[in-house]
Amino acid sequence: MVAEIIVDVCEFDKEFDYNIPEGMNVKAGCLVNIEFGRQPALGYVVKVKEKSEFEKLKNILSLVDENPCFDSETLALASFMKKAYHIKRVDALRLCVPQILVSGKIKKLMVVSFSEEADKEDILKKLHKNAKNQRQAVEYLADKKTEYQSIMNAKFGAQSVMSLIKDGCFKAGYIETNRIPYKKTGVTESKNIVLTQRQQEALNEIFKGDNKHILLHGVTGSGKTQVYLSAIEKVLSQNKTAIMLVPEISLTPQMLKNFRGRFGDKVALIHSGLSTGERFDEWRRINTGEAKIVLGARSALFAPIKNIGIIILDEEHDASYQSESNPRYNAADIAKFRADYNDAFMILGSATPSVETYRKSVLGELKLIEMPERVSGKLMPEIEIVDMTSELRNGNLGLFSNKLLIELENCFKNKNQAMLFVNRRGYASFLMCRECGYVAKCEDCDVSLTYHSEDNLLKCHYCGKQYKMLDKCPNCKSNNFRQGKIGTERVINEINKLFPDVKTLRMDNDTTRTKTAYVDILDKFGSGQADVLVGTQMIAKGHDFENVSLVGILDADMSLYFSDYRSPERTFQLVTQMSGRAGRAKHPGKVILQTYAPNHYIFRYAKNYDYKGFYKKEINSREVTLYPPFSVILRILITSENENDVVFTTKKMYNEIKVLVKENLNDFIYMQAMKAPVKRIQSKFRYQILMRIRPERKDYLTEKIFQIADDAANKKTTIFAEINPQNLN
DNA sequence: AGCACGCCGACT
DNA sequence: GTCGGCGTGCTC
Repeated sequence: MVAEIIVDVCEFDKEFDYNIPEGMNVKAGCLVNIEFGRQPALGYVVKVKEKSEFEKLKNILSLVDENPCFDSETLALASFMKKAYHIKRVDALRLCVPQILVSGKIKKLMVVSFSEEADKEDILKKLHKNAKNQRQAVEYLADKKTEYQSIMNAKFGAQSVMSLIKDGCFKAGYIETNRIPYKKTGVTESKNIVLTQRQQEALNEIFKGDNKHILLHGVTGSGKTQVYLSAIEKVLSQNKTAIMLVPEISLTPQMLKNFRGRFGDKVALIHSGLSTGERFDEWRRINTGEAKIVLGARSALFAPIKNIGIIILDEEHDASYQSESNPRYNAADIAKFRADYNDAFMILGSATPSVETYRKSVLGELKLIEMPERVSGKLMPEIEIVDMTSELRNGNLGLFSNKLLIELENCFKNKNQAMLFVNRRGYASFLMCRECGYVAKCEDCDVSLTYHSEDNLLKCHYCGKQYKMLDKCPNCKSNNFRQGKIGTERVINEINKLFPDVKTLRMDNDTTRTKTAYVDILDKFGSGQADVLVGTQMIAKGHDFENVSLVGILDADMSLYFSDYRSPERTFQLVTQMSGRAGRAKHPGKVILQTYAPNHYIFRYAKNYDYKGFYKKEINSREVTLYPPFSVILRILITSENENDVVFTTKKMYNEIKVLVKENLNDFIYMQAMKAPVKRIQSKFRYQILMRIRPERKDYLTEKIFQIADDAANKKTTIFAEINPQNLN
């Protein structure tokens, strides 16, 4: 028998035929070890067939796992992603298969079968006198008793090990481990929750079935989670399965409590914060059909779950649904593909849907279901806009406006808690010499360094490189430094100075490095061990703390002036999400929003919680300026260590695309080649070609442009293509 | 990606 | 005459 195999060597995206050795149980969907050219490689078995049109086939060396790891849906998805994102099918397949199997650190153990047919001496006698490797393998294993198959293969050659297994001398088995991630996370008992009328109506609307693609627009606190849980319950009762996505790992523990409470161990958790082992265990529970619900971040979409009845993306607008590193994909696209493949429901849920998504509901592509009120009947917290320019004029140079200081004092006096949002981690965003204007920059990346006071270091947030803090300017020897924009650390310092008795907690990329850090910080804050939580983006997302009565947004403009068409939208989402954290239960909440642009329209809409007003304004301006959804942004990023190579490739592609533009003048709104905003990351120069094209011509033109990218590809430069990228660094 | 094959300049 | 540069092409 012959196996058709996709080889996991990056440059290839075609099938190769390999011979299946006698007795090896290779099925479609299996992972196998093969030799490709001269190098050992991993293969994905696409198909098993009788004969090959090729003459001399190589043998498959060994089977990574008897059980298939993927199926025809996975292959269809890989083909879809290849076309949509200009990636290879292996790039997609890799996402669908546990890393532990791919990397060869397989949890598969070899066990000598002394108990059965033969003992060590018998086996040695039976072996051919030339079988040196096999002899050594037997000696080795007799001593070790068990060993990873991958290590055995490396030491004695996969051939030798295979034939020993085939002869029944060794047997392959698994170590069964069942790590259940976040065991210590409690469960929220929610068996007999009664839905409010609104929630019940929303649920009924979902299952009407007139349109299986749904946008659930519910304000923060409207109880979307209960609707999700009930929808999933219904789907399970029809013997189908569910995928539930949340934007970030920080959110999963909370959601996990709800899910474990309702569905027990039918829930599997998948996200990048799990160890490879935990991830593999969860993956296997899904693959065997033991788990019926997958809960996780965007990578959970690639879980091997079968017979899907519903896929839910909570906080649909969140930027983390777009993958920023290779392969670059968009979770909503994948969700839609899998939902359609399984004839399942797809629900996008948000309090602040992205403009593009909301427009789809206006056009009828998505069915809009609204939940405009909070479950408790409570009003949304009052947002007060504080003009920081007038604070400045009145001589207040501090981080906090007088209004915020008063509210903080009140809050602490009443034994309530506060959350303070800052848009930047570290202490200050850059370090600048007051005398000569020198700014400390990273050696490998074209970005300024961030000062971190806790370890007195300058760090690069792009590559992680650390530098000693400067004692004097390397340029003019002055020691008069100015620090740029405030960061989380600085806010904590200020709070400690102003309120010495107040206990603070910080949550940002630096304090959440470890797997449990998220949960620990949130638990601490939730149980009242701190009075203030200072953090970046990540504290804005869906955490419910009953005791929080004050939310401070310290620099609301930060995101407003990025040169990105999405900046106003991001700011609106952020303010709305952050405000939703105040007054979730006991206390009427209050939000203080500090800004240098108090009259900006975004803050007016945010203050009134006027999503529709915001949407109308925003969609109009996008239509006038021809930004998405009225155009598609295409970005080709070209990188290399050598600047000349990048420039050469960029120019070459630019000229070819220019021809395409001439042929399709009306379809291009914009096309320009330039240095990327961050010109160098990790010693690689970065250039880009930016395009905006008519949406109705997207398929035709992207194919053409991908073709140009393929033709321009060479060994010296790397080319990435992105459609509607989330950020343009 | 590796690795061979193959076609031109510098060299004992 | 040979050694070795790396451009091109192949891997079932």
